[in-house]
Amino acid sequence: MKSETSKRIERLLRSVGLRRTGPREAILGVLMRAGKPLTQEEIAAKLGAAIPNKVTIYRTLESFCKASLVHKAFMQKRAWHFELADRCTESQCHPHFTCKKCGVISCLVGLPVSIIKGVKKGFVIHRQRVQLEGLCPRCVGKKGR
Amino acid sequence: MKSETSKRIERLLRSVGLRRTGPREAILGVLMRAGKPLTQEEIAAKLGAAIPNKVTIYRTLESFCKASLVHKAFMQKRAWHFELADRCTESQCHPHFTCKKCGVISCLVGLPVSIIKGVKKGFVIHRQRVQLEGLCPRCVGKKGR
DNA sequence: CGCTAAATGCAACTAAGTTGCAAAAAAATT
DNA sequence: AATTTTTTTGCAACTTAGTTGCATTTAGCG
Ligand SMILES: [Zn+2]
Ligand SMILES: [Zn+2]
Ligand SMILES: [Zn+2]
Ligand SMILES: [Zn+2]
Repeated sequence: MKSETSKRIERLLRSVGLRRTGPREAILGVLMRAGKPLTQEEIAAKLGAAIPNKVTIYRTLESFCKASLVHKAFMQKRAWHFELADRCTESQCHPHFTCKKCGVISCLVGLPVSIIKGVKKGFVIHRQRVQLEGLCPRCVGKKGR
Repeated sequence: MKSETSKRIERLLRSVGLRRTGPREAILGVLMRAGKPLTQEEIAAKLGAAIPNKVTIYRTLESFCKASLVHKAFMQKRAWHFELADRCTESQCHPHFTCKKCGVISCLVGLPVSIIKGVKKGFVIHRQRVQLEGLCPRCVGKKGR
């Protein structure tokens, strides 16, 4: 019998008209369980057995982005971080925090983020992204570089 | 007799304790004249005659960043865009807009941007970056992809 | 001028992602 | 169920942006 998650994955793929395949189900599953942005490499690592080719991972993520299931949340160290789009609204992604010292990434969901006002007339804003950097609680105390 | 700009460049380099060299003066000049974020390739193109080696450009930009003269404003198409830091405050860079259709980049200076509130206790925010994407006035009218 | 630390140039390298194409697997048809 | 069609996958080769190591040159200083 199928797990609740795998049924949800099935439905999701159906709903956007993408064929059900091993790699797609596995990658969606990883992103659901992670609940935070992951790079291709991190996704591959979490796929455990039967890792698809990295090209397949990239193409899968790209198709998810086209279908608005996934967002490229941000780039860090020249690598895209992908996450499920289910905690973003149409016009705004939730903000992300990165710790300068330990590199930990946090999704800042559920806090009020005002869309910027006063942009010159004529511009149409589709999406706003906010990135924060600083120190996470674990690193605030530590001293040194 | 020296131009006002070149005297300003001289002073800037002095003030942060960096030696005056051809590449440094030229690159600072390019960034001043541009008034918007540029990639190393764009900088090289604007340097005209006597383009320094690209490694030198990267190292120069890196030293400017360390000295807080320049910011890595954002990454686009896997390439950093560098700009003078003189229109950012300590804790916040001015937001940037990118047109999805034509790719034009605009600095949104002088508009009120509120730093995000409600981040969980313990986090220390050093810098906030806001990115907007949408359509610029010139592209709003156009139809098609 | 001559010294020394810092800056530059060059070639080789790295990391992340992309492209072209043939083989495999879904879905649609018969 | 077998066949056909369409989509997806894997592999190897490639691209792009940036980095590293090291030898050479140059700025700043006495
Ligand atoms: Zn941390
Ligand atoms: Zn997130
Ligand atoms: Zn800035
Ligand atoms: Zn700017």
